[in-house]
Amino acid sequence: MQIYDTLTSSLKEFKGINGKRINMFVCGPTVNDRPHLGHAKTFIFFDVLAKYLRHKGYHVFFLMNITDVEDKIITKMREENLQWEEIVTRYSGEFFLNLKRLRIDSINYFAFATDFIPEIIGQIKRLIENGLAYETDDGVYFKVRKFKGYGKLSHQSVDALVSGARVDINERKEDPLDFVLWKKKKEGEPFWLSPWGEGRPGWHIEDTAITETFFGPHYDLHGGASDLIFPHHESEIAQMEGISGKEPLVNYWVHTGHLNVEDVKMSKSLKNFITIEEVLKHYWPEAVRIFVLSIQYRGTSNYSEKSIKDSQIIAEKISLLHHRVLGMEQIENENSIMETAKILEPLDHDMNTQEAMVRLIDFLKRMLGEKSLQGSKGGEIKFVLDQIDQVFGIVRSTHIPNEALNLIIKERNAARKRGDYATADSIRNELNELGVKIEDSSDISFLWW
RNA sequence: GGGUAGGUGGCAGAGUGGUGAUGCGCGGGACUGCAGAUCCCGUCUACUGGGGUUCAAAUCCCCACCUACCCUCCA
Repeated sequence: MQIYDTLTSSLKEFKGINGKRINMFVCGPTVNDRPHLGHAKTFIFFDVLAKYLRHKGYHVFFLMNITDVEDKIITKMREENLQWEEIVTRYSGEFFLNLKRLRIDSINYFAFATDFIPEIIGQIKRLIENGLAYETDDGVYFKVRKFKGYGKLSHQSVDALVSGARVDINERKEDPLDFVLWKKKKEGEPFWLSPWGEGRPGWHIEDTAITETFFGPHYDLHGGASDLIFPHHESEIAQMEGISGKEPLVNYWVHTGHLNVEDVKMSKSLKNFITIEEVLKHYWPEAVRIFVLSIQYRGTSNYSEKSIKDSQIIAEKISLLHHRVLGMEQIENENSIMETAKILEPLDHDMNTQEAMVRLIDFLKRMLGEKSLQGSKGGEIKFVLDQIDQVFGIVRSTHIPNEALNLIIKERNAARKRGDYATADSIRNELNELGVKIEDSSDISFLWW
């Protein structure tokens, strides 16, 4: 399998440091607002990546951090006139709920930044010992120019960064590029104790403290959206490599491109933020996943009403086929294994999910066109859909007991047989209102939803 | 100014040297108690512009133009 690595700007053959055991870290959200579609794109992508690696036989430990202390959270606290804990509880709760609804369930552990204060302090201490950090009267800063190699991930020279950047006016810093490791407390802010007094950690240090705790100074894969390349991930490299003296920190840096909405970047000032919750009011979670899989993970992509509608149509086709083989026994044979492999194969080429979707749609078309699903056909389809679902999570399932539905369908078919179409249509309409669709052919009916 | 990714048919979106991806849309037909779903046929001389390499270029090279994103918090 090949995957694109941002650090080397190239496709690299994927190989684990410890054989089949893969340590993977993805930057989670700052919990200061409701999750939006951009989060969905990134987290669905990494969910599928982890699941695909597992499908290929890797044992993936998928770690995600939750930034629960940050300037924006403090701003939000003041705006809403709430306690820090209340903001964190509310928005991390919303985040987890959204993950669940979107069927993002491959993450092994969520690490909250504030649960790692001792580890963070330990890292800052070692940076100071190594001469890479210094204390001022408002915090502790990282000496960027002291770390050769700063800029290697974002492919910028330190001087270019200075000339292009708006200079951060903070006279206490030795250099405008220096970034904060520890912020000393101001009135009304949440704080923790440290050798530098009461305060809170900077944004970049939490991730290296967490990953070092779980994985050590060198691990397999680090993911996140492309806007995190600089300065966040750049600074992670500086911190961890500055502490350990070992490089690289990470073998594969994987970044997802941004998602625009109706061709415009999502931003709060334009009020075009689309929350995940809003989309899920109108479309299936599976449709959102299909949408994400239909676009390039690395590119900037566009979300539109039309694109999600297209995805919803595909989601419904999958569901339709799934319900045609509901209750059949899976059959794993040469044919069903081959069909599965054909659909998943493009993922070996830098997670080409769009091509995989094309092949899935081709499979759907062929199978929906089958006149009869008797014999082994139905069971083979069931096997393929099950395998595909384990990686993509796009087969719609239900919580309505099949027995109950089967009973209803039996009654309705009896009504149809005796020509009582009024009853048959009324049952169909009522089921439809419950979100359960019914499909008739001359001799048999299918339910799907 | 520096960095990165791009410019493909009505729309979305693949394809990276040689048989018109695919989906949506649109038109027609089959099937059906009806609806839906499904199937078949049709719709298109698509590749930003200009040079170059080649028997052959959307695909490689050069130049130009344009777009998006990053360089400040951001998934």
